[in-house]
Amino acid sequence: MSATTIDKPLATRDQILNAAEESVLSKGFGGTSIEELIAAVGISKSGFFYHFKDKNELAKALLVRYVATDTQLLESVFARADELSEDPLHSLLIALKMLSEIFADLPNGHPGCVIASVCYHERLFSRDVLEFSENAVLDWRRRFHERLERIAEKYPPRIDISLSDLADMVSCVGDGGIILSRVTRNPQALPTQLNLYRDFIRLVFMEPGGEARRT
Amino acid sequence: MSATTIDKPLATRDQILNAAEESVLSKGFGGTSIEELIAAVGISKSGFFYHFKDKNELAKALLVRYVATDTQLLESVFARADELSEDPLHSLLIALKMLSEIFADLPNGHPGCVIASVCYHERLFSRDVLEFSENAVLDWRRRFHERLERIAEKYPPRIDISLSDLADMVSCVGDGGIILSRVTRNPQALPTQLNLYRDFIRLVFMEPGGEARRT
DNA sequence: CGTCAACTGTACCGGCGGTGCAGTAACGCC
DNA sequence: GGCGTTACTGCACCGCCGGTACAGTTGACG
Repeated sequence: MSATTIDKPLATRDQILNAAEESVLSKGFGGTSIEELIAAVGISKSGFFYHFKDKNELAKALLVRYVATDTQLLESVFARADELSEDPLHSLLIALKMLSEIFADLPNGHPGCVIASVCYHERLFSRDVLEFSENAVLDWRRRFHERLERIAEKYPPRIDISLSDLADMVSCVGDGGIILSRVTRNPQALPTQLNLYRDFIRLVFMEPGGEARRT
Repeated sequence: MSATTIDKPLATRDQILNAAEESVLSKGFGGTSIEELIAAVGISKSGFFYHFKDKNELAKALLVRYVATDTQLLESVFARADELSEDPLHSLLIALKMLSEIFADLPNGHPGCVIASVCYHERLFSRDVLEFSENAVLDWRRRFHERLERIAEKYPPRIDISLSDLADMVSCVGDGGIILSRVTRNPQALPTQLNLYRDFIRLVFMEPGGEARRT
């Protein structure tokens, strides 16, 4: 029972979300028609409106799902990095390397950031959708900021720098890297830019020559 | 006479582009209706189609105009920076500072990047539009790469780094910074991130303490 | 056997992108 | 002073799409 009743309904809803995400990221929200989604999934129009009362609900669901998987990815990467090193700096460097490799291994590159897409459609969505995406970015800032604080305690930064802004730079380079990848049709641009950010972190906290300074 | 005959026709086309840019950057391309544009400008639908044969032409015109002003801005900033310092590194640092200040002084923050918007609508546009936006990014890469090469001749980089990727990072941080600004509703995020990129450049080519190394 | 979730089918509305075409006011040129 | 060009207006029309409304169906669960 649980297998069918839980799986099947979720499967349809998820199929809609899959089709919608692919379309929204490549044609924009307004360019994505409900008719094409139901054609792709093989359901009726009424079936679509059974799952989402309107397009705004679809956008919200898209965003929620994207942020959830994104957060999960970050958490698992951080957890693994913490397993590999107790040192906060090396753990972060490992995590950034892993993120970079994950994106480098995607055959067609990163499919696009739903948050970025939403931000270029802001006037279409309700307040709560925008706040949700704002909180997702602030959550990334918080997670990285926390780690940078721990790093700075052990390795005093070699320049005067705001750790909060440095934390934001991950989202910044991530979203910028995705755009760079897409525009230049080079999937490796995103991982490459993440590696540059990693180099920046190394330069901020470590001697350029090799080992980090200890306090 | 010349004032009216030259100004008015250009004014109408530009008014359409102004209204379209504002709308496209906040509602997406598909979310921007031709009807709302003609209402904003005060012309008829036929008037619109006199200027642009379809929405794709509008997108192309939007992109071309955006890239032109963007390029002009970069050129004037570089020219001014070169006036203020003959040293390639300091000239670039001045240019980055000026760019950052220009964006910091925009009262409502950067209105959004048309190239980023186009890239999140790629499947809507024809090949030439996408190639145009690709070339615009490659042009920025070329301009910055050139300057970084000149810098590296004089100041050997303190880490092993690709100057071409470092050049790309400007576009990356720029587009990412715009998204960060919009999502967090903090116009200062973009200039702040550009300053971080500037700090990165300093760390790559200069001693953290103060003066750059000389060869 | 009844209930509920997860749909289908049908009919309809209004907005929008886009086409086609006829008309026109103002200007620039010979 | 007529002639073409530029920059439009006005109108009629098409088909797609988002969205609403609502009645009916199918299959699993209890």
